[in-house]
Amino acid sequence: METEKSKVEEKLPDKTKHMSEWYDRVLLEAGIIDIRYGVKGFIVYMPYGMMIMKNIIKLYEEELEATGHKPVLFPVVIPEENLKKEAEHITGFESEVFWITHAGKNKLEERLALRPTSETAMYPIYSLWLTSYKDLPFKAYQTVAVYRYETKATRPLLRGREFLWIEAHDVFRTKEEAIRQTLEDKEIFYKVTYEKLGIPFIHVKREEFDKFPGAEDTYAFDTLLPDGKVLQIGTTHYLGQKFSRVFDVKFHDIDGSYKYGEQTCYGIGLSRILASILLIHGDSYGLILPFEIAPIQIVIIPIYKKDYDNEKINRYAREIEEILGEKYRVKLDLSEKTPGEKFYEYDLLGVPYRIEIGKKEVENNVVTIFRRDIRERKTVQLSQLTQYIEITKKEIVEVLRRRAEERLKNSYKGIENLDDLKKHSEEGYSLFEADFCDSEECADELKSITGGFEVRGIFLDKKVEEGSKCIMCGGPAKSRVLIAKAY
RNA sequence: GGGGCCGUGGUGUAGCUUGGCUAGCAUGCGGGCCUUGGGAGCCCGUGGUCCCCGGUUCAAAUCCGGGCGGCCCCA
Repeated sequence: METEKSKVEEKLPDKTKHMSEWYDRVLLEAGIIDIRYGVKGFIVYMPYGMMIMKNIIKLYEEELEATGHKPVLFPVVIPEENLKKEAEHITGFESEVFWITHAGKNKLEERLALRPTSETAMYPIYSLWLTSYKDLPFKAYQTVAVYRYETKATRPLLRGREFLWIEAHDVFRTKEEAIRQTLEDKEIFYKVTYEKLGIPFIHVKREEFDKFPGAEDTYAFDTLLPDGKVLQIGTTHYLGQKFSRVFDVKFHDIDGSYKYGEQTCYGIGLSRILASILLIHGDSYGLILPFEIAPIQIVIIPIYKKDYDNEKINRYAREIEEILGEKYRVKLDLSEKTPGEKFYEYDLLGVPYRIEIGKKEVENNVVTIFRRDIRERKTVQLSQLTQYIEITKKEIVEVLRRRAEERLKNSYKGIENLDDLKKHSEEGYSLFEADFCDSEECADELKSITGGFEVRGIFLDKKVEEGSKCIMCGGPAKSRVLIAKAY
């Protein structure tokens, strides 16, 4: 029948097979972002998407503040002179900087850059603020948009020319403290990204040739998307004194001598984290949001009957709304749409719990409650409803995390040579571990031979065995590395 | 970096090859009736710079050139 067919077509495609179509439709239909602004690489956050984003931001900001970071806000413009001070840094970014060259009808005497990242905006001021070892450690963060003129193909949230992130910039008295900070950054990332958002990630040290421009060391957090490509969702960098020497971030130490600060910086890719949550947790009904970040945590849907006093249903539904509204973000949907249509709508939005209230529920003083993550209905006594939610809300993110982690583990394979890589990637594996010599030439060759597989970085907790050879050149291997296609 | 596909009411599309009709259909949106336990139905109404600029032509959504934007594939 025609109606049967159109129903099937309406449902979302399998995200593992048609990730782009799934993604594009969900972004628009669930009201996450609008890609129709008309400027390449720039997107509009819609209300529902921004509400999710704000909840995500809050989780990271709370964790940063709990670890001694203070909020700051630096200007979006950076004077050309400052941006160019650190040589490696500007070399790394100059091809993708947006410049402000005019104001009104006048040409500016000095061009202003839109920050591609804020080291060169912040550190000249840090230089003024920090004068004594007593000012250290100094830890600050800001949640802002940054601007990079990407030359690769842009994708909504995944690669934009304007994107949201949190950047933390810390200064320490000693190298040891700075190194310790990069580990704390990883801890923060783990607590929020993995534990609260259910997104598993792989922690690697980027190769020398792949470091953040101006950093001594770069550590990255990559996650796996349903199409088998990895996405960098965060990085933390040990900067050493490279920037502090250039921007004169120095302080009087205990012994009276001047010393340059030991610095770290940390980037949390908010746009990409949002994309990861949608893509990794979603299914063919739409989004599945962890309870903690869902703009609507519980939706209540009344189901009327023709020969029934439907006002009883409304009263009961409002009572439940009031009880739950004290603790949770609740929506009672009294619109004229049919229950079935509402079910599909809130499934698409990823609302964690749906409560259905009809004659049955009113007369038995129970509720029917549906969990979006496992798609199961349960009948719960009204008196036990809050308790039921309190207990099960934690399970939701656990279910999502377990599923995601399972997929990540099942995608992972150790390889000895390029034939293994070819064979296993055809079998559906997408993350590979191999011995590597750490040279850029070998990494470039790998990418060009294999059609896009990149050396993503070094596993810090794994050592090469004695006599191991590089997967590419056959020379002595120095590291165990992660190999994957990437966004 | 290289190649391909696409752009038509809010959304999805037909029309384009072979130029000419009031730009069709579905969905959405507003109103009404009826209904409500997984996308109900009927009636009325609403909604279009056919992405932009230029060219060809008596005539352009349609053909040509350029631009902007989106998507896909390959390196």
